[in-house]
Amino acid sequence: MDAILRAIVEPRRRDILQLVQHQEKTSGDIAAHFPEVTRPAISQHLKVLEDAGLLAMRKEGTKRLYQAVPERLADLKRYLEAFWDDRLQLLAREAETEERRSSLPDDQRN
Amino acid sequence: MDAILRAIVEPRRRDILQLVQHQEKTSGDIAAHFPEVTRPAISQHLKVLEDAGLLAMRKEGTKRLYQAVPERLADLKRYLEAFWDDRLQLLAREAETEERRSSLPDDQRN
DNA sequence: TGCTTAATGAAGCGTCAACTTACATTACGG
DNA sequence: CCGTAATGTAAGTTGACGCTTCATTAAGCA
Repeated sequence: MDAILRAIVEPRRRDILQLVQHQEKTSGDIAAHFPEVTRPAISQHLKVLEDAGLLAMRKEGTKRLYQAVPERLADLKRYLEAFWDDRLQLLAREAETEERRSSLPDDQRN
Repeated sequence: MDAILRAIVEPRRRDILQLVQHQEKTSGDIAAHFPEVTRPAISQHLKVLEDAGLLAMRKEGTKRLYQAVPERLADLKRYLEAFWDDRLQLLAREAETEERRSSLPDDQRN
């Protein structure tokens, strides 16, 4: 999940994701949208996205076609949903903290 | 919005956010949850989170109490919702690309 | 086979950010 | 006042990463 978050933080990678969200595109096609950087740079971004599971690749001859994997975005969405609401982690941490405090006299609490 | 994304990508900051999501805590209290790093490191994280608008701070004597600002998380949520579905950016880019291609002979297309 | 096209791999560079140590600030309490 | 507690700031180090240039792989085709 961390890989997904790191992947989508880079603005260029978010742009790439948008590009192939609804249709496959070749590496060169994608690179053509970003004249401000070189092709290898795009290639590296594609690798990061693919490693994070956000992109699927299939070869067709000498071309490589990339497309977004909506399931992974759904994963991220679910994770964030849980992040907003989930108190479990918080409560676990609180439990041990409170326990430690209760066993100390008042003047040792901070 | 980029600031929010960058802020929550750092795992330690996500943990901090969870800690103060439902109750205020002092800087020292928060730092006590992360024995693996020093207090100044936490202080710096708090600043990043506060600058991103994700944390509110109020002073109480010499202490500083931090708490999450749920509105900003809601902003992020809305942004991501839009990100999944929004085709506007994509369509804009497609339009200019397709136009450029159609005006070129076949052998100049990539 | 050898040339061309599509794309990645590898090495190196510059920048950024998370961290540490040391110092400064601010407020309370005797 | 002065000391101490709570916290932030400054400066410096280090590792990660996005980028470029140059080299390499792989497929299609004469």
